[in-house]
Amino acid sequence: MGKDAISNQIRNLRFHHNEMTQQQLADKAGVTRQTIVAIEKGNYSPSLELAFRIARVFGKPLEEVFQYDDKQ
Amino acid sequence: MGKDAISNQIRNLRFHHNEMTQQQLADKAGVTRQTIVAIEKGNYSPSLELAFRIARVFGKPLEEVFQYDDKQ
DNA sequence: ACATTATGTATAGTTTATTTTACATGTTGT
DNA sequence: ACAACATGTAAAATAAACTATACATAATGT
Repeated sequence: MGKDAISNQIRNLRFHHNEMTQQQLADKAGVTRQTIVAIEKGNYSPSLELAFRIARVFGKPLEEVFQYDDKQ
Repeated sequence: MGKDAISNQIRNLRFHHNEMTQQQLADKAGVTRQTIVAIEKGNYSPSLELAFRIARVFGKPLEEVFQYDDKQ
């Protein structure tokens, strides 16, 4: 829906995880590399299901990977 | 994306919150009642942004409202 | 008996997420 | 200099989320 309300730590987490590449993350999450690029760059935010899968790849709770930036 | 991988506690939470109605939740979350109905019934799962907004209405962390059911 | 409210269902239309394909760039190793 | 790899960008196509409208039903109160 929105544009920039949601931020994420994907890039940081990739490097803290065996220097995981975009393609590797895409494979483990079951999506295309383009999807990872778009989310990582903030072009759009993922579906809830994909957000859960990405968080699960990193073994982190969802809210440590994705943050909702309150714009009051 | 998926169909039934994600479950939620919306219905329970509505009743634990002042008997909040679907319409009231929809208004507070900034969506249509149809969207709440569809999510509550599991027709589809919300976007990550909407999931955050709904959780915020109930004052709960996202993962207390939505659960990812591991299908291994 | 009637009006009101909350919910469920359905369908068509719009917007956003995701895929597919393709090309460009900088880096690394040989 | 060349190949291989990681990343960024872009555009067209498909799928999924979301809106708008409308109708049906059961429950509640007057």
